[in-house]
Amino acid sequence: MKITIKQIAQEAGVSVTTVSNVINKKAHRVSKDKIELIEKIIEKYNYTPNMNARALVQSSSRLIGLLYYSEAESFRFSDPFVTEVLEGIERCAKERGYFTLIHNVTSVEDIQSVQRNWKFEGFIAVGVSEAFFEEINAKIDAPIVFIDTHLSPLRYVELNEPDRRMFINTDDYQAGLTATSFLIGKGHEQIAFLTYPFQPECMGVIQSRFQGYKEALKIGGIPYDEDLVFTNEKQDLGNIAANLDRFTAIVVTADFLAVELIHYLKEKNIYDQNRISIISFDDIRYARLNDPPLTTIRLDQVSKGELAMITLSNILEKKEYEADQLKILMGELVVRKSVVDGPNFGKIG
Amino acid sequence: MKITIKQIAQEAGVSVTTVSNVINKKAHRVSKDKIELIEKIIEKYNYTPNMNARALVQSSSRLIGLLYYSEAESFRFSDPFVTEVLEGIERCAKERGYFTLIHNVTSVEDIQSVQRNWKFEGFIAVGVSEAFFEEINAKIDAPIVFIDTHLSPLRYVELNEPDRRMFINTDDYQAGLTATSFLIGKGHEQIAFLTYPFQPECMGVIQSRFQGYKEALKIGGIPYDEDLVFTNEKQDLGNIAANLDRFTAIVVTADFLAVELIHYLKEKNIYDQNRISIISFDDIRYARLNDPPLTTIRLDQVSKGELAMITLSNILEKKEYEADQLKILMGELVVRKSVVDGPNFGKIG
DNA sequence: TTGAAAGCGCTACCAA
DNA sequence: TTGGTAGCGCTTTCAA
Repeated sequence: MKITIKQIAQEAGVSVTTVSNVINKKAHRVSKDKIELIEKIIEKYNYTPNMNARALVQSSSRLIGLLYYSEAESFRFSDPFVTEVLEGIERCAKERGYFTLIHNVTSVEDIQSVQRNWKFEGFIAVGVSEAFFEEINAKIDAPIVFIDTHLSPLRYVELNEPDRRMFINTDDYQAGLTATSFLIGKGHEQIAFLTYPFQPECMGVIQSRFQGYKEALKIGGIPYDEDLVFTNEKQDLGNIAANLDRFTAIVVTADFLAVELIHYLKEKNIYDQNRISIISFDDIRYARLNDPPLTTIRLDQVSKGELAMITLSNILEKKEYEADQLKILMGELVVRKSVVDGPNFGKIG
Repeated sequence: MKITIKQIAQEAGVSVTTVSNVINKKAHRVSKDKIELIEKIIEKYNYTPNMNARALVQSSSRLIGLLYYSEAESFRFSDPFVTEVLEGIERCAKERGYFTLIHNVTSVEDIQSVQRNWKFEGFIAVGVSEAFFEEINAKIDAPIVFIDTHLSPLRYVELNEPDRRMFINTDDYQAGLTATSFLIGKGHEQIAFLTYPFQPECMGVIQSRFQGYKEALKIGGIPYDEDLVFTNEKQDLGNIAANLDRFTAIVVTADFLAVELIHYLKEKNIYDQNRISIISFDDIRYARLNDPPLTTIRLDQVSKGELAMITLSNILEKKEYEADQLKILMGELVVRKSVVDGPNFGKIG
């Protein structure tokens, strides 16, 4: 038995318009006593307006599209990164009365058809590459908050429309720099770099960390050695194992990969915690439980999701103009035990 | 620039009714040539009907509500279990043209208001306790597939309405039995049981595993010892550490908890892989990477999500009648290294 | 086989 | 400050 605005109006002895005005908080158009009366009745029936009808007549649907981009058919929700972002978004959405419809997209057409279908107020997009961004940007009008979409610096300036496009990133360059500097500070000089085989959607992230790595080397006066960069196409850790004597520390682009590496080396019986130091990124749940516990750069993905949702709802409600189109979250160094002092520790310069 | 059914009709020189009939596959009501013509135009404009309008007039919205139950304000999406289920659901939903709207609910009223708002065709509910189930069952009409809601056996029979209520469970009893029997088979006799502090929503799951544990003991002729059951209220692993000499093996209700336990014992320097065997449940991503790799009962949560979605869409489309109201997935023993032979291994009796 | 028209529940506009 | 009403885009009678 569903209750409509009409019935509320009838019971209150007013018109639907008046009820509608109360619902939509247009207080200045309704007298105080009517507001009270109507609100009481709404309360009594636990009434909430039909979203489909509302969305049909106006553009406000309270619906946020959560766009996960992937070229494959299905998205890896089990990736802890994705899921933490989701947690942040969901929490905030509920607080602010938005609904989130998840959609895994592989093309702009996907988005367009979804958009027409549901009249989304806005989108939060995760894992969009620069090329795909351009396509989206050209074809979708609704406001979009992009998480971890790295554009070239100039492009941000060029866009300059903080009411339609916003970006939430981690400062991956800084993270890479911090991680590597930490290693250098600990007396390491031969520092390797290990990353997953490049996935287009996280190119920007990895790229930035890599730049940070190189910069730290430069600052530390350590020559960059191409042979110390491992981007195992087949996730083959063997290459690293074979070159283990060429470095004393390694920067790994994800905690999970670090865990895999340690596991691999342990299996081969060539892991010596006191000889090889490992630092990575994320601070996933297992990081502290690993043996040894991972020294890592914590990237608070939950906050990232929250921030994305807050940003989007601010845009939609035009509460406040966002000063910056690009919001950058800083990583945080978490020192645990996977990094030990290097051969040069304590030595001067 | 949005395109409506009206414009399609105009261009085709027919009425909107005819177009509607084509869209809704009522072929017997339209002539063949018109069908072709209209389909061509639809194709041309890449038209899809407005879901809000459709939902407004009829009940079919292609919208599935994903209900996560929790008493707390926000749901732990980062829990790997949740997220794997989500992955399965999402994959299937996309395949079958459904949209999923995630909603974290804390009360039946939540569901009702969401339901009125959006006209969901059906729900998938995760983590609903028996008590909450009864409440939902009484108040929600739409079909619901429950994942991991454990009812008393009689209740299932009583309900007997496979078109409205379906249940997807893992056979947790069997899982508990298998795990414990495996330990016994390995020559262990003093076997402890460790679980998270009881959360109401997974009572059923833990309870069942616990029953399986007790049954295995019984079959193995081992007396059940209450003191060997640890349900640390404060997740205080200390209690276990203090009683480590009283057992040689332990059944842990989740991989993650097992990882925590091992980490804790290692920290205290009292973990001896060859003296204490650990078996747990889930086979999370980290299980194989742990040191030692976890022997565990694999629970395929992705499949569970998929199965839930398939089941729901079958109900909605009345394609085939589901024979069983309760579908039970079996766990699978994955032998790795956290379990070693016990003191009685190879001995007779 | 086709189409006209009613109406789903709501908001926006305009008139009172 | 209020209310009447058009109309959002669609499906569904019912009549032609």
